[in-house]
Amino acid sequence: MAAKILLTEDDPSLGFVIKDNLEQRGYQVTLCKDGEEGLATFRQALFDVCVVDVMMPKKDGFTLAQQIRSYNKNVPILFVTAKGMLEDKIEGFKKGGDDYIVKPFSMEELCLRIEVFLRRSTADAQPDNFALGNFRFDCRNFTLKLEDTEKSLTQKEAEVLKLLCQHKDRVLKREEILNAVWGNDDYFLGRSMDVFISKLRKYLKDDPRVQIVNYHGVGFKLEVAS
Amino acid sequence: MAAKILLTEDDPSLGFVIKDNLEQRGYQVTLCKDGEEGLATFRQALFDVCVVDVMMPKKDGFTLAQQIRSYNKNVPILFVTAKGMLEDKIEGFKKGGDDYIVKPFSMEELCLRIEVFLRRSTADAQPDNFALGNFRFDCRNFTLKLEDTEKSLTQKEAEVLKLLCQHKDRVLKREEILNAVWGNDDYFLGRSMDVFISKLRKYLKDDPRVQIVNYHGVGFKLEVAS
DNA sequence: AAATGGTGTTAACGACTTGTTAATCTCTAA
DNA sequence: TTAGAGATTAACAAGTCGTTAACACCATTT
Repeated sequence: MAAKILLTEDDPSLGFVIKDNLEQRGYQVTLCKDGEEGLATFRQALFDVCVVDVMMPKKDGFTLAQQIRSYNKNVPILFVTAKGMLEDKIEGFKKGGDDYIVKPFSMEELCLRIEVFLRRSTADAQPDNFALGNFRFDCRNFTLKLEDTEKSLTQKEAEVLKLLCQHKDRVLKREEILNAVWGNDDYFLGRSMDVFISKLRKYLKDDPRVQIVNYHGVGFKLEVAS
Repeated sequence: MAAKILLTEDDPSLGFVIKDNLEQRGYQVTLCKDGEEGLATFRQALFDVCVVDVMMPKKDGFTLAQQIRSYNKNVPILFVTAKGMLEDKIEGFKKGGDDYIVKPFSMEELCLRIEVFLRRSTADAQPDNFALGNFRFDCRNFTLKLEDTEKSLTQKEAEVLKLLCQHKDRVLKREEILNAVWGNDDYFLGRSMDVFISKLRKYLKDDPRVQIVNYHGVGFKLEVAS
């Protein structure tokens, strides 16, 4: 699955250049022309990285970043800023795990940062290991451990479970899951997802504190009672 | 508290029509016949929005707007203007966060602008979390929490409640609710909406400060007493 | 006060969603 | 080419929710 990038940049020509460039490198890019559109778009799909211009009409990049944070505590945000601007503010965000890049920049530079983020999300910061009640889910090795037994999951099973873990306690809409795991933007009528949810529930049934809850007509939520 | 609107319009019949219309929608409107009266009235109370005709005797709308600004830097001002008038000047105000509407306009259009202003002033972004007395309504997760209990709402229940929350203290016409939730442009004779209102009232009955009030022949208003 | 029409509420129906098993398809590695 | 794992589809049972019908109740008008 290609990584999905949300790009918010009010200058249309610069925006287009970046988008085009990133797409050539195999990313899937959505370009928004201002902060409001950016937030709306962010809420419609799951993105791996956000690239946000600081100076934008309607809603500046910092505001957008905060709002994105309120929806998703993990997604990395990369600020694009003119030289010398508001360095202190950016430093604050940097401590939160985000980063910034100063205009003008080369595409190489931008891609480097993005790759760092993506690697981090698959490797370091994003845990490989989720605690689910008494279970331990190692999404790198596709294994689900309970005490001394270890069940090994298939690729898709692991992807679905990982997504649920990353968004624990949040209702994920069916289409969000489809987009994230199956990369299916268009209409999808199959029941694969339900089959996988069913399997996962079966694997997880030994700890009643871990539950995949259905929201009728909407999607699913992973709940872990403490 | 219903939103307070200061309306300055020198044409008495047009002024009356607008006032009447806005009041039917649950706003509290004060009508002034010229700029001087407008300014004097503005200084006597706190208004949430000002609707100002540009062409007025004694004091034109732009002058009034500037003076209002000197008293209050935040209150949004909506200019009413004839077609093609002084567009550059208005554009200047628009950058200051204000807006304008060109005669002739429909009431729907006017209300839309006003609502945009009101929403902007109460919360920067559309929140996902509404406080309703002792309740907390999380409209992303379809949950209504009261202390330690959590009621999970269905999709439609959540949509209706969300709409009411977004327009708290404003009378929503039946037709407006139908359009927003059921997307039904044409006439609609069913009673579904009433059933949902009934359900919501039942869920909310544990805090008497939160009330969905019916306006006979018009619609409903969500009131939250402080 | 009666008449008209809007509102509050319940229960039942039907359409649609979901959970699950089994069968089928698809790919990859012998 | 074939075996086997894993993903998808088919099929159906079970469950959920939205709508409607029905009726009592209330507001407004005559």
